[in-house]
Amino acid sequence: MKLEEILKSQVIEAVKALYQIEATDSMIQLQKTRPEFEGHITLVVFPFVKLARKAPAMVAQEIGDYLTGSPIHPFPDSPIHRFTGSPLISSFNAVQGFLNLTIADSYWLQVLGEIADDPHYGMVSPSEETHGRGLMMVEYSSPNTNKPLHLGHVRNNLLGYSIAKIQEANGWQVVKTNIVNDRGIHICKSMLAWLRFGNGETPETSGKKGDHLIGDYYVRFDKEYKKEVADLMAQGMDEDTAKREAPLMKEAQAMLLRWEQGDPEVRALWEKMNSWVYAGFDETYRMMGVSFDKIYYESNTYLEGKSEVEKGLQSGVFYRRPDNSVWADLTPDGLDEKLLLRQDGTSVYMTQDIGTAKLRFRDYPIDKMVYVVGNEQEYHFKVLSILLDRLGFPFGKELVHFSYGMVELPNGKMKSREGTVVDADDLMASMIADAKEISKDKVNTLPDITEQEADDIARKVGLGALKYFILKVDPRKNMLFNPAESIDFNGNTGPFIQYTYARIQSVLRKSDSPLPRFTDSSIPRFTDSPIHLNSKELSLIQRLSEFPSVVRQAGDEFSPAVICNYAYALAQDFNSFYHDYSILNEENGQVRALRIMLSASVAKVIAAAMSLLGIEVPERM
RNA sequence: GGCUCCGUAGCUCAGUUGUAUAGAGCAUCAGAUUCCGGUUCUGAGUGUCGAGGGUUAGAGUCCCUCCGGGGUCACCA
Repeated sequence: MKLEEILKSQVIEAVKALYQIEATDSMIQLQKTRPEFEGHITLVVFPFVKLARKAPAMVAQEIGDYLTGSPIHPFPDSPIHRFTGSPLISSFNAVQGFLNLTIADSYWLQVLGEIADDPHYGMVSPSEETHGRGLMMVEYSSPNTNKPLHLGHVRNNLLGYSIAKIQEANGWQVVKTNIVNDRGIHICKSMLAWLRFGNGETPETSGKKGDHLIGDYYVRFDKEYKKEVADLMAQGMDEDTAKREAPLMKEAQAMLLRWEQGDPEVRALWEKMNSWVYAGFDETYRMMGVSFDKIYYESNTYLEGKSEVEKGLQSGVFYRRPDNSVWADLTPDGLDEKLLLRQDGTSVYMTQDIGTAKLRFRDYPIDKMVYVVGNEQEYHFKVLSILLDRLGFPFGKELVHFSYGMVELPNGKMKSREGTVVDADDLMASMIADAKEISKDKVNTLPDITEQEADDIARKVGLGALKYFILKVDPRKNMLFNPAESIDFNGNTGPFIQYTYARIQSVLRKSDSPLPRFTDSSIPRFTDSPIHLNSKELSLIQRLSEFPSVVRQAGDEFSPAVICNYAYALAQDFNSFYHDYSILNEENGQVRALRIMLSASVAKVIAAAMSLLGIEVPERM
């Protein structure tokens, strides 16, 4: 970016001198030169063609001549002020309306030195810019407590965690939060089934994870309930009535009522069973590598919404209908009218989200609120945004609904009813098992490998495969998760990138000189060296130099996929370089040092990129 | 039906704020390697960018229409 700024000002100067054009910012279009052409940066000259009244190729040639005519001395206050000596642009070629500029090797060498020196390369350090960005709260996961996490939650959790990391790297103070839906009829169904059919089974006595245990009783409820409905229909009742009148359903509803009235017995059972579920969730989250800074429970927030609605009612934001229900009129915004309180005064989903927002804003000075929730709730968040704004929440209007599509499987859609739901725990376990199986031959040949380390590698690789495969896809799109493809060690996969990293670590270990100490002044800076960079080294350095702007772009677009594609391109570049040029066998000491430094920098950036995705990289594999 | 998202190679996906011959991986094919129809390596081919129109010097990218698919339009969460 700094390079582009310098070039930009030089181009402005050039077109002014050559054609008396006062170029605006948007006229200067610099882009990375395509690989089939020589050069690093390309200036598109079409915007000047008309005003210059010359052919595009001619304009390109003239600007190129001007830029290389006299050595360009970078500005004294520029970060590359250390750059001295040869001109910044070493050569150029003009192809039609494109001016391809070749940047001097010494510039790239200096860039590499700066990258290698910076321990937080690509990240905005918290002290620098945080105050300017503010506090961002990212809500994700948001499970119900009546069943374990499934594949859909996996996408949600991975996206949410990664987005939080990316925004942190962009200088936001991020609070990761989870709103647990711990109350409602669905919990009562599990509770009832457990009471009725459970024989006092607990996670300890059954050996099941708490969330799975509760999930099983939720399924059990549904089974028994359907049986009752079928029996009633066999006795001549119509379906709707049967569904309403089934004893289990009536009992569950009665239980919900007792819960809301604070019945000690129901509450005690509810707390006991929820604690089992939380223990199970914690295990899943830990394995997945995601975490939260603050957890909210709907049982605490759902009443808050009511008072907020009352306030809105007073200030005229909402209105009450004759039947006592409370509504918001959103027709001025092109939407419908929206219910906020039922006629019996109980709250709905929207009311709860308002209540949650209220508590959160009480706890944190939120500047930006991000909700990671599936795209089926787009309407809900559109409405929520308007309502929070009307109620005076500063983050309401600009809230981000980070909306993502469904995950499908090769053998069809995931449907809970058909029992084709993929459980998150099972999925992770099978990915790790697959990783272990696939990498067995490789890993077992590593010297001094312990069983424990082999397991650790399998865990990192299996989860890395899963995470990368899910995160690399544009979140908006529905995606197809193919486990076999995801764990391939070749191609656009997590393991490929992890493998590249591990291989670099191996090279660095084997290099007899210790890992370059970048702060050590004994490491050559190359600045005025006559060293000549080959094309693979150049493109690798150029790729490395793009990392900060990639991080910024990922933050602006809320897109982990941007990071994925960059990491893959970087790994590919490195493999291409590694394939063509030896590192350890290089005879020229300076070139060898350069290549080791380059490799170490690639490893560092890969590790940084992967950490933004929540993916661990093994030191060897 | 209204609103919204998506449609790029056989498959899974990239494609920055418009710009040069639209890219990867898998699969396929050819060659090399060898205990193997496996593994690894090298090389190759592949596209009416869903269709049509418009804006522009220039459109996969921006605008409009249509087609196809998903989602949503609850006193469910």
